[in-house]
Amino acid sequence: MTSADRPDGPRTGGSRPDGSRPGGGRTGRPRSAEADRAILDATRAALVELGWGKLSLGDVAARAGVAKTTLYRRWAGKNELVVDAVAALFDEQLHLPDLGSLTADIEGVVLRFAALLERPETKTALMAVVAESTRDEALRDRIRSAIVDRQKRLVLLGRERAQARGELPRESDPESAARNADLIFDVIAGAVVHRALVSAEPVDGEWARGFTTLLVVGLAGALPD
Amino acid sequence: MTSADRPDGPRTGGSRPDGSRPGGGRTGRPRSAEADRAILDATRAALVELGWGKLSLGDVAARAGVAKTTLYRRWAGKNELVVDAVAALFDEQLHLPDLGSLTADIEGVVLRFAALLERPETKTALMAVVAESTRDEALRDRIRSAIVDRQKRLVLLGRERAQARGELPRESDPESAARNADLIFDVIAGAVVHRALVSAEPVDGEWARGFTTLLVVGLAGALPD
Amino acid sequence: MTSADRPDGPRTGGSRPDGSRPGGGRTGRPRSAEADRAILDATRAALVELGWGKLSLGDVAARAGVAKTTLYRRWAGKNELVVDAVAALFDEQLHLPDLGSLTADIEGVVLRFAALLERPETKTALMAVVAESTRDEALRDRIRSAIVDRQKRLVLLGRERAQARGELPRESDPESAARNADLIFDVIAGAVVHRALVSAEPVDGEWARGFTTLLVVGLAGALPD
Amino acid sequence: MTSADRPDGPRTGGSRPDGSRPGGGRTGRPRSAEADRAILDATRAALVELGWGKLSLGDVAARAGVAKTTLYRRWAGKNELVVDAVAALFDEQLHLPDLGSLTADIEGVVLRFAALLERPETKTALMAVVAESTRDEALRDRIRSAIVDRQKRLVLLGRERAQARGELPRESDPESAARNADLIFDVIAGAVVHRALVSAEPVDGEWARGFTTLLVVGLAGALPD
DNA sequence: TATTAACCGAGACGGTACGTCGGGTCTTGTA
DNA sequence: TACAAGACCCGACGTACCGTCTCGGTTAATA
Repeated sequence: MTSADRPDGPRTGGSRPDGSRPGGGRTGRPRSAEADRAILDATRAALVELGWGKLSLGDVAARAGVAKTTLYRRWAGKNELVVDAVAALFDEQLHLPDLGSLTADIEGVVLRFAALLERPETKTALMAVVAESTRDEALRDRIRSAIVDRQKRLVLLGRERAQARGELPRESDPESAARNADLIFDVIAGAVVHRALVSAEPVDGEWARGFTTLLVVGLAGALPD
Repeated sequence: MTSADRPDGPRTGGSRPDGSRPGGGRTGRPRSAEADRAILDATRAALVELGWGKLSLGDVAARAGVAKTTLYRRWAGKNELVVDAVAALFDEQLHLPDLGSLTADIEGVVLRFAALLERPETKTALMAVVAESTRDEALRDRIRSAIVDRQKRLVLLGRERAQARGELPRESDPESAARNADLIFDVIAGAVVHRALVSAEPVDGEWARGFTTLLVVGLAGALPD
Repeated sequence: MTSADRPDGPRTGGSRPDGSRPGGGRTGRPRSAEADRAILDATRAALVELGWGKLSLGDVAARAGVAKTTLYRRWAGKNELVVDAVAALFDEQLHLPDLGSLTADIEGVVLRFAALLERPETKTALMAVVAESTRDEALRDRIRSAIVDRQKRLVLLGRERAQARGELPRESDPESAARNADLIFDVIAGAVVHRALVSAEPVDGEWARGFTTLLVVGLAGALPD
Repeated sequence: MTSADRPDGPRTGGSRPDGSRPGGGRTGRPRSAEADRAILDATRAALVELGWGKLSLGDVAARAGVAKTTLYRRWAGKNELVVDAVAALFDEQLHLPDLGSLTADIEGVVLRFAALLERPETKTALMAVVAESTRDEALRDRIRSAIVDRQKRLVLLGRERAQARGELPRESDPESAARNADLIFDVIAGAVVHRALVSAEPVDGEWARGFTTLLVVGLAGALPD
């Protein structure tokens, strides 16, 4: 999945499956896909150089070789733009290769997530948009669909694999299964983010091992109840 | 603990309780302690109404009935001011009453921490200053000493109590003990923050119970190794 | 006289009544004569509502139910469009009916010219295009041929009638006669415009009478020399 | 009279005689008189280089070495600023030295006024602000008090001198005297402006002579009625 | 008690970025 | 080929805050 077919990226339109516009016969000059790409690239570059606080949309437009109006036609503001720009990184970087055991899978995803958080563009942007989202429902939804839900899928996939391997029991109640997945997700993502950004300590192999042990033991002992 | 003896809170000096100054014979009109209080109150009020993004120092000064100059004499900028303003809330809210068992203690602290995060002034401010701190070493230190370290003390205290009760084994290696405390802290604080602000789901009794079970089981099984 | 045969009105071609083109075998869809009319009407309407300063070509196009492209195909810019739009008014409004005496003729033309200047579309547009023309030779020529020269013809016609009636002497030197006509034209048009737009006082019968007396006495006494 | 004591120049304040502010105890940092001067100078320079149409307030501020906000604190927009900037030229340039006769006085003022209109900053600005004033009452008042009334005083002064010399009769009815002064003013100013800016022909000695003759003859013959 | 130095309010200052608007050009699909 | 639609680049707009600075005036410790 690339940024091209992500739902709700552009400000208007809402990307129907067939690409048509609501008004009926799509008319006028179509939007430049090249501009979209250039803007998102420029946003990431500016994030690296300047950080969230000093990032200005005028500067992004200039870097992208694009007029400010072109940028505002597609995104409502800094928050929306940055969410889309970093979401693309989550697309590229987060996978869950089968490493053969639950422990290895968790350690793997922890380290890959930590590596993503180490990148200056994510480090500076992620907390900032989350902070803004506390006051902006639409932004919260955008973050959820563009970033959070994709991470959560990894948890579901990892659990399924562990169950297939017999490392975790199958859960009969689907509601409680969903609750458990949410819990595990918040624990993993929360611990890694907190370690990396709040405590500002490295998420290295040692830490990942300790954390994973704690979690796997907890899961094995707690979930069956 | 008040803002008076917090290290490096005010920009210069630091208004000792007796009003004296370190340099010896400095004269002139002393700073108004009333102004300090009014500014921090106004900051919290503005955070609630406007959120981090729309908060402006000119507006804070106006609310506090104070000139902008007075504000800048005491704080270097928005970040520093907000850290001090929300740090005071952490002072008031974070305690660890002995509830009789490790499980009860953890559940208690999780719920109290979640309640603090529910307040609009903390919710909007905490992530924002953390985001800024990714590019500002001094701010990171200020956050650490004003907020993080105080939370971490609760972990140390809770572990000590649990060890006294025999719920957790005493750790012989002090270095590994410190690592474990850090890990537990990141897991608790991270999970709660992530649940409350990123997943934007309520941290209620049920969630606290599930999380605490997972953690206690994990601790009991994993730490002895 | 309509906009169709006015020299250089439209940007290219000039939309003959029969739709043919001078170059011979040019093919393709002919320009809509309806569009021309709608654009000029919309321009005048927009001038009345918004004045020169707030007039925008996008708005004019929208009012005319026409694409901006269509507008720019015909006129080079705001100035040219407005000159053409108001020139049409001068076509309709400026005549010189023979009122029987030089005094009556002058009073008549003064009042008719003042009435034209009272119309909001002329009032706001005329000075504006003149202002622009101080920096734009082509615009100056366009104004001259579309507006000024037509007014000046009235002076020549009026003088001829007065000479025929014996109210003014025939001038032998054609060069000095032209100079005099220019002078009289600047005095009449200038005084009326200045009274109406700069002094912003009404050009009523009383003023017209006073002005005409001054002018006729001056002409009778001064020109023979 | 200089721009310093001109009424209503600044946006707020209204220039009390003692320079005090309405709110009672004038407080805060006082406005820089230097900035005022620099802005008006820069405005005239920009008018010369760019003309009214291309003049931008951001550019003026930059030339003046001043922030845009400083400019907007003092003037509401382009129109007001330019009126004040050119009004200063009228102050400096328009005098009425006694040349010994009515004819010489009129010729003198015509030529001096024409010279002022030849300057690129006045040429491009004057008609433009008049055009805008047709839709803006406040601007019209500002033009009247800053420019028009000062020119009109020359007419009154010239008539008085001519009456003292016995070239013109004293007028008994003050109301009709005022009407006559207005008429003469519109004729002189209007004719010169029209010749210079609309007809775009030079106002040289020859034209001034012809015009003055026409006017003086007219005055001598028409006014006594 | 008088001095005096630092404080305080008000608000102007030079900046940077904002988000919008209009100008004039271009690229679509359709007539 | 013209046309409606609308995206494009560009430049200016007027506003909001930033953090600094200058004012006149106040206030407590010191001399």
